[in-house]
Amino acid sequence: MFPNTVRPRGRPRSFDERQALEKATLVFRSKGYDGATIDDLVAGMGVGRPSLYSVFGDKRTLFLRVLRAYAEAKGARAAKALFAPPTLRDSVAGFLRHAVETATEEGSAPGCLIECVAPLVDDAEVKQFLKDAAAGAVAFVERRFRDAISAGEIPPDFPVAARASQLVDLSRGLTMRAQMGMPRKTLLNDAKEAAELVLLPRRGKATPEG
Amino acid sequence: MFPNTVRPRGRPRSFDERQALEKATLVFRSKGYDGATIDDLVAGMGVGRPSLYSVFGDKRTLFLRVLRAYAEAKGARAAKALFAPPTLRDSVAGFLRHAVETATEEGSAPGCLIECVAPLVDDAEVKQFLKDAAAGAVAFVERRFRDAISAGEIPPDFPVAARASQLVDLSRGLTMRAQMGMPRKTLLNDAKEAAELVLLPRRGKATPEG
DNA sequence: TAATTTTTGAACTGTTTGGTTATATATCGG
DNA sequence: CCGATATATAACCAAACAGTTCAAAAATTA
Repeated sequence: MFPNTVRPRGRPRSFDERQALEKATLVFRSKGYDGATIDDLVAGMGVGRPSLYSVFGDKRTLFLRVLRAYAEAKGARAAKALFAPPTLRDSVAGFLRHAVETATEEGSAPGCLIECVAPLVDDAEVKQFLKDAAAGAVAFVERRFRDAISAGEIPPDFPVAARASQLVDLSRGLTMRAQMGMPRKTLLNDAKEAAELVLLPRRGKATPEG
Repeated sequence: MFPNTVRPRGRPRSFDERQALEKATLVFRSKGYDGATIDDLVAGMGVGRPSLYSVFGDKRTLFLRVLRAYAEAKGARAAKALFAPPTLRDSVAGFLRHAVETATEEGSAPGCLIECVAPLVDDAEVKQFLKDAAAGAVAFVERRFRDAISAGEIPPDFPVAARASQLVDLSRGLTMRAQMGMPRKTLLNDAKEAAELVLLPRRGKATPEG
């Protein structure tokens, strides 16, 4: 039952750490950082109060763990959406579709932990994390654009840096509109149109390919 | 000294209501809604605690007043930026420049009350207000686009609705990046490039004008 | 079964919060 | 100058909060 692990000595935990973190994510996402009380977290995570402190540290530490896990998972999905499809068009559309889907997934409050709740947390470490995450997202998109240039999908003078940050900005906009309650269907449609926009050729260039 | 107004009977106020509201805006903007305590507001507004309650109501009511005043002022400036310039290019560039400037103005925390702090307030009235404000912004931009179509600046099949919400999304993205500490100079440059993007002709169309 | 180790549940604590209530003070009408 | 009216100062209050303590409980090893 515990193949690789020696069973620890004392009373076993009544909760799964990973699951508890996911539940904490839901709580923070729906109530915000300040809005989520320890009681909310205790209730939502199915973990006793002292266990919460002994296992996850204080509220701030817990939030950072939740944020990191969330960002890692979301980043991995975004990278997959970006690099798995063969065509750039599908990559960009998939990137935006993924943003809409995570921002409107059922069973969770609309919006995004990274884009809608974390920015309001008054904490230097959180702010730095968000900066890095944003820079990472833009870098990923830039790389995908450069791959597409190498593959001849878009012309070599495609404005990689500008379009990359614009794509990320558009994705942020979709996420914020999701948080405002805009229906997923509308946003998915807007995501498609946004994908078309960022792939448009520059002024004065002939349209490169279909 | 009081031209149109009968001087009230009792002890005169030691503060100006309008000024106090503006100072409250600064407090909410820098600390967020939950983060701003009544003591913060009292200190920042230069108003005594009971005066705050008797004049502005409770914290929530005060925030709504602040939000409405802020939105009105910002909306007016945005409309001016949008409708004053003769060319559409200048309008769109001005709209985005205005967003960057208000989000990075000195003497105030970076970001925007409407886009960065209000969305986190867990209040139905606030949420509805934000929805309406966002819809209003998109409607303004759409109208400007239609004016430009009438003026022959852009072709009649310009995707007005899509480009309008994309422009607003891009402006939101710029604002959020401002809040993350991105320097004004970078954002102003990105604003220009974003303006170019949303004015790009659709696929398969010849570029309409210089 | 007895000793040990760890988690759990409940009650507790000091602080901070939003909001109120005296009480003193400043201005106006007469 | 005196009463009426409105504002300001400061102390106050109950509720909610983050974080802790402690004994009971559940598992281990021997």
